[in-house]
Amino acid sequence: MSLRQGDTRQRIKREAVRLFVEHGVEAVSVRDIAAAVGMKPPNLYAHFASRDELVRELFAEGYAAYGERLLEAASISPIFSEQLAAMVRLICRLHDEDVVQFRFLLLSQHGGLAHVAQDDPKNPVGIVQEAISAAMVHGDIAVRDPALVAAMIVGAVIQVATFILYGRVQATMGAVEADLVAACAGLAGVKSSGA
Amino acid sequence: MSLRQGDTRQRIKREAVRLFVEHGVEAVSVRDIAAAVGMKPPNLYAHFASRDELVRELFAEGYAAYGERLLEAASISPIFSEQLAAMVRLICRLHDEDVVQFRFLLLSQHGGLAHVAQDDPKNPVGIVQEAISAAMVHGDIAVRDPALVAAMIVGAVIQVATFILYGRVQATMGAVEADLVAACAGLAGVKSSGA
DNA sequence: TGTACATCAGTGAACGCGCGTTCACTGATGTAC
DNA sequence: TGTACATCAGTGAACGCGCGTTCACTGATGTAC
Repeated sequence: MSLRQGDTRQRIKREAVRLFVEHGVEAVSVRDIAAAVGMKPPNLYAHFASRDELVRELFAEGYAAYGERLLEAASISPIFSEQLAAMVRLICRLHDEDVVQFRFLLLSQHGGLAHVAQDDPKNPVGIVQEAISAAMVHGDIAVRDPALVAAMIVGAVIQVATFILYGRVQATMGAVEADLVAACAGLAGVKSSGA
Repeated sequence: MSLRQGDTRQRIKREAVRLFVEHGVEAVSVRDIAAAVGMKPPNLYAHFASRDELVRELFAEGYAAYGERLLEAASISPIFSEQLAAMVRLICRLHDEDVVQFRFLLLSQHGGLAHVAQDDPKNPVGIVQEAISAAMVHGDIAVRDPALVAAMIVGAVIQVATFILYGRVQATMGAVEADLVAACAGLAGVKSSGA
């Protein structure tokens, strides 16, 4: 019994996700993906029913992976302000270390994938929103629409990341991490615990 | 002497911008635009050298119009906190009243137009950034990278607008205007002037 | 060990389609004498 | 007023291209007897 087929599937997915985040989903053709994997286009259809199915599978997995890492980061502490800080720091680190992984956050918000993304229960923004929601129930922060607060926080962070990506802000996410953590705490309405 | 040509140019631009914001720039074809205007595709080339030129002209004008309205809003007061509040309120109103005009802000940040957008001196984000920069020089707020602060503010606002657009936040921008004004003041580091 | 067959990742050639664009042409309107 | 010509917005037909996808086929590997 051979596992070759599974291996090839993985190789296709790895190359496809790389091309998608590098050039944008719409700009990458089936021929591009096949070439990157080192095969001919028709053979992709032995592994995926269609280009669309490949895209969907990739994004579902991307969200899940990102969401899990956010949950993991948040689990370090029962205190909301520390959870939020951990999540923001994680996003900063992912940006600096692995642009591919990071760009899922961007793509999940824009680029015609918004409708797909919003519906996915593991959407990274949804994870942040749930943490905020829990903090409100718990009485850690004032009760407002959690989606509104999540939007402001995520928006602020990924906009900065975008500016860094495009060179408009000349820094790394690591360098502005502390600023972002403080800003997000402010947006959430966390009482500043430091001096 | 007839001004028909100029009229037709305007009609093409009006329909094109409507289609672009409705479906995304990449998803709209020359044939779509021609059909919306009520002419055959080849005739578009009597008015624009190429599809690309039309897109560029449209976006340059969109940025300019948006930028001018932001400048106008900011000019109501010499006090930075009031300028910032006025700009945020303007964006909220533009969103609720004219989605077409508003979506330029979104498109200027994403969708493969990022490079074009960032270079335009009238880019709306650039206007916000300049106001922040001036406030720092003036000593109204702490000195940091103005692009960083502008990114956080604009990101927070347009992310909320995006969530409202997609129904994930169930509200109007008008309803969350006060929240956004307060949040942006906090992000900029303005001392809260109210009670 | 040798032969016959099944399996299956991968391929070459081609499909229909919609794209941006070109070009020779039309037909209404304006101007000159 | 009537005729000849210039102008120019708009059109029909077609172009080459890259797209996603299909399909009959290949050729290496594994299995049965």
